[in-house]
Amino acid sequence: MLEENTHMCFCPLEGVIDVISKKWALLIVNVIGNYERLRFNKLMQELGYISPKTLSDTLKELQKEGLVKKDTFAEIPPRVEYSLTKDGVELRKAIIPLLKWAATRTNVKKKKCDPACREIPAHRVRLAAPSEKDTMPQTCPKAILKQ
Amino acid sequence: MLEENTHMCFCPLEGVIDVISKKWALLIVNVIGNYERLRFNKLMQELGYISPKTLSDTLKELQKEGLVKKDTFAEIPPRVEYSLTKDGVELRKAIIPLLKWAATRTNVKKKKCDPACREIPAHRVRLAAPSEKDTMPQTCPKAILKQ
DNA sequence: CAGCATCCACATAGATACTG
DNA sequence: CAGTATCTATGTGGATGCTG
Repeated sequence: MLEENTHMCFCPLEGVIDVISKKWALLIVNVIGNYERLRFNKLMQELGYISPKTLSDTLKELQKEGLVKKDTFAEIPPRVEYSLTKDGVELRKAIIPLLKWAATRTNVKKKKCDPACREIPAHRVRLAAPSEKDTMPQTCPKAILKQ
Repeated sequence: MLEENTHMCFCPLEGVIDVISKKWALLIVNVIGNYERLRFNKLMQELGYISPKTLSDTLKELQKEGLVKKDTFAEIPPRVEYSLTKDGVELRKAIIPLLKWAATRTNVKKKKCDPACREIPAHRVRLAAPSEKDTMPQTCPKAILKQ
């Protein structure tokens, strides 16, 4: 497999770098993964202060890239649910090391976990598989807050 | 450590997301890591067709974020060398899973490794520690090209 | 050699208002 | 509920030409 090579290629990343570099993309992938399925307005709440336009645009991009799946139910009022594709789930796992790096690096000058940030559920990452009983923590884990 | 938590926080990532989302940032971090030390013009060659302004801007951002270090030598003609800080080295490691994900995902629609890409050294990632004798491969590893 | 200055084109995100 | 339409502000990268 790839692990056997001592060299890798950035080329495949190029196609996706445009997507993951969008301001909200990783956050959206993360929060959908936190819940498995999420509706539009719930997504807005979870993300904090994103405009419907920006969320709509980004969701379309993520669908185009095959990272997010959209299920529309013909009901009144309409119901739409977003979930991660297999690729989306994998991406969410692949960014964990990046998260850990960001959480432990020494030269951080800008934002850390502050009270305002802790109020935004999308900033929390559920590493374990979601279950009925599992609830998201109301604050950042202490291990990170102490950084 | 962090591994013991079942939840993580995105907050620390927020500060850097602006940096790593810049078009050339990850590529620059990667290629400097490939060589340990690189000069400005060499960096330009390795990156393909980046303008000096863009390279200059991005390098400044990376320095401000504590990911890249700049060493200036008072010589004529002037010599400047860029290297990764400890954080930069760690970041370069942290993006490897992302690379692997991008290389193996199923729904890729856009760019893969093509001849044009293979001519750009910065797209290649040296996983092993650089040494005098180690040379970069002239093409992408087959395992990736076959995707 | 290693850049900076200037100008330009385009993409992205937000605010606000409106709709099937 | 789940968006769309429109406008605007800002960011980001590229081209070109010049400099210590």
